[in-house]
Amino acid sequence: MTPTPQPGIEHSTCMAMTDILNRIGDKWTVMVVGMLSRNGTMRFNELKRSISGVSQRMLTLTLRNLERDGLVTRTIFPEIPPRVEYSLTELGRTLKKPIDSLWAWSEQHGEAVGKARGVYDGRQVPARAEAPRRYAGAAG
Amino acid sequence: MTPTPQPGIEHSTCMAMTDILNRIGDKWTVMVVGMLSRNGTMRFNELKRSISGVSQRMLTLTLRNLERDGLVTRTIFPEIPPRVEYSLTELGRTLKKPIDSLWAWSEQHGEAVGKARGVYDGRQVPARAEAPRRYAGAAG
DNA sequence: CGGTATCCATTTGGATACTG
DNA sequence: CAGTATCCAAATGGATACCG
Repeated sequence: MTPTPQPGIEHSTCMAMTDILNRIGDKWTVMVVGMLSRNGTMRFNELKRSISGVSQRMLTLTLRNLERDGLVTRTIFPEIPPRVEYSLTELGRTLKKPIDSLWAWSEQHGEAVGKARGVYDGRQVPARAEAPRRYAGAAG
Repeated sequence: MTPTPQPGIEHSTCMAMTDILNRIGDKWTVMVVGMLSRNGTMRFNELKRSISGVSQRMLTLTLRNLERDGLVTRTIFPEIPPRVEYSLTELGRTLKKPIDSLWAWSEQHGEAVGKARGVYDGRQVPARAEAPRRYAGAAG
């Protein structure tokens, strides 16, 4: 796709970026990586509980993709009941930095974005005394 | 929607992160922000040409979302032919850092990911990615 | 426990046509 | 030039059922 080379940014870089965004941009990847980054090694249902909202199917798919990309290792312990542990590879751990960067941004500016949306949508969120709930509630 | 509080990461932070990821995770946002970050102010078709692959519809939607989120300003010059210029707001410029972080990661590790995929898919050369095949040794 | 398989509603996004 | 409107195919992803 996109056979036309454009000036400014190199085509291959552009492709790589798009590719990476397709991976980390999907609904659950960043959460999974974030959890594994914080907690080290985690079991399947442990991850599922900690993310809370992810379906079994999506968690499985997300983990498979991460494994395929060399970002996560999957270790099966042949026990009864079965145990499967996931952890970040060295490559996966390098993702911590950019993800932390995103995380920090969302903490610092998420509220501003919510406010901007309120303004754009035509309602004046700011000085509203009746329902002072922000879009998601700040850290409290 | 997710009433169950989970340990580890605060719920509100999680929500904000998800929210932000939904914005920057879509197909074109990062490209648009990257272009505006590099080039300053750009016109609609200038952006369209530089991204090359984006449809008019998607570029419009992406820019509208960015404008709604307070990340991009849209300036209409009432001329014939019409001219509309886009640029990042101050808030939008704060996105440069996390996006650069992602960009750097994809430049540094994109190849490793491609290689890992090749290995996972059962071949050494990441030439063409077809439907995800089951790799030998997984089961049966 | 840790999955897989299937079904199906919703979302996404390209193509195309039309407008001021 | 810079959109808007409509249509429709493909991808996404939750729900459910079943399996080793």
